[in-house]
Amino acid sequence: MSLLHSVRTETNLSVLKTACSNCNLNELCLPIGLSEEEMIRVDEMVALRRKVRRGEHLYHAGQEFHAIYAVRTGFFKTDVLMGDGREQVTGFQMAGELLGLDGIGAEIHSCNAIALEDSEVCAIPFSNLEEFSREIVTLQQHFHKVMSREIVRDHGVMLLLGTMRAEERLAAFLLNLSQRFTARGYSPADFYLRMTREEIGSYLGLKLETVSRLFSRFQDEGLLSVQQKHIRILNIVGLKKLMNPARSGA
Amino acid sequence: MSLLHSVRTETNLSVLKTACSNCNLNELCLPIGLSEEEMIRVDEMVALRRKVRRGEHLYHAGQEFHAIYAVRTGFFKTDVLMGDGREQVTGFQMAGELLGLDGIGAEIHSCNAIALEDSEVCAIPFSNLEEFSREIVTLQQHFHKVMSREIVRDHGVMLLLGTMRAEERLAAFLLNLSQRFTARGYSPADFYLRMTREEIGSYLGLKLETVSRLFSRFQDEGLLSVQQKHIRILNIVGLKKLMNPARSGA
DNA sequence: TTTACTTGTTGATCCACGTCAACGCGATTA
DNA sequence: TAATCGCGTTGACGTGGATCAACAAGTAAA
Repeated sequence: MSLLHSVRTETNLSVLKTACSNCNLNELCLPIGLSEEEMIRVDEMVALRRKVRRGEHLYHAGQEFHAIYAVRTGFFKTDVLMGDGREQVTGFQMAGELLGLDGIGAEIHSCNAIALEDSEVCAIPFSNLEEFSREIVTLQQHFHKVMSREIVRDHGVMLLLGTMRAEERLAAFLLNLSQRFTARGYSPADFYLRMTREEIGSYLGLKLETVSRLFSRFQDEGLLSVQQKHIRILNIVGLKKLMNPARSGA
Repeated sequence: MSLLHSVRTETNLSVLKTACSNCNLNELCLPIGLSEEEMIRVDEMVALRRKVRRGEHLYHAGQEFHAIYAVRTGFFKTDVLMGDGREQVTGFQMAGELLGLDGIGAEIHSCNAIALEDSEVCAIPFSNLEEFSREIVTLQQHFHKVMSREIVRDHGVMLLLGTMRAEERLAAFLLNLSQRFTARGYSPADFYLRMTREEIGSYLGLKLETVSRLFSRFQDEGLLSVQQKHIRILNIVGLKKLMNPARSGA
């Protein structure tokens, strides 16, 4: 039983270019500055497409690692589970972002990747990626930067979990989402959350009740309009102030 | 003003082998299975040594990134600072572990690396590393695994910060230290902490008073013997139980 | 429509950890 | 040997967020 059981894609350059054109923002798929010849090679590298329905796993913790995945459409969460059932959501991934980097080290996935809506990914067999990145320097550098940025992102989450108060965490979370939606051409201030209050809470180290109360409070304070999963940011400056309260010194 | 201002090292193979023989545990310096020819090349790659005194920075957040560092001797912390002065320690690094991966993504360091005791590092210019890893497949794979493991480690810290209680966090921290000391041939149960209570607290998302109280409590419960920075683990099973409380299901 | 189920909201109460404060110890320096 | 300083310990008290509980609002199936 292979992880990679989907239909093989067209290896025609123009098709791939069109297909990946919405995930070349700042991630792996199409590092900028490739020659046409290199583009054709990259095309060969991305072997497979795969659809993942809402609620289904892209991969499980403990499963053998074969491929890195680039989200084409949809929305994912990654999480780790403790023996007693406690869950820590380690990230939410949207179009153009990568999944599976956790599996390289032990050649086994260390977390679960679950679709929060019907989604589609490109599977990039990792041996292909390593092979091609030995030949295409741009690709190698791009991949190293992607991994490094993931580490930096994780440090940001540690900062959030270790030192921020609940309201700062939620503000940081919303501003981060807003910024990522913006980078994809969506509204920075009007979006639908794909995850539940519980999943947000797990990511932020809070309980769902606390998240819910904070949404209500932010709404009372005129920062947001909240209707279930539909969020409108009404006062982005106010949110930013919450996150980084006035410093007295310097 | 270069980051890499130390004396150039001998490029003699046997010298390097001896020199790196204590940091080839499971990290970058010497991936196992290199041919003698490859070893000589790796020798060329590791350009510089650098001493860092206790309290000094190996690099600052915001500084240009040039090199990855392998700790030869000593002990470091990495941290990120918030605008208002709050600190989050993101990790403690000991001999054989790598520093600087955070800088690859933006070509600027995103955190501070500070020596907690007089230390020595090998500086590996990153352009060298990328160049050599295109030629030595083993090295390439090793480096990718190192980065991936760092991501997995970070997820572990997120789990700790997001879902564990104070006593679980400290137990996990001590067991992790114990395991890393063991891997380096030191006692698993008897060691000196290089960091203050405040730094432990920052890493674990707790205040120093809480850390101090937990040490006292663990001592009262016969789990540890604590004399300032000198820790002896008296009941490792008890510590592990604290970390992973009896699960009812399954 | 009704039923069942998941998700979200809100209130009342609790408690783990933070805050504030005093003090002790060991190392360093005068 | 006293004075200073950084670091650690301990106590008293306060509070932010967890817990427990009730209910409301969607959503899906029949």
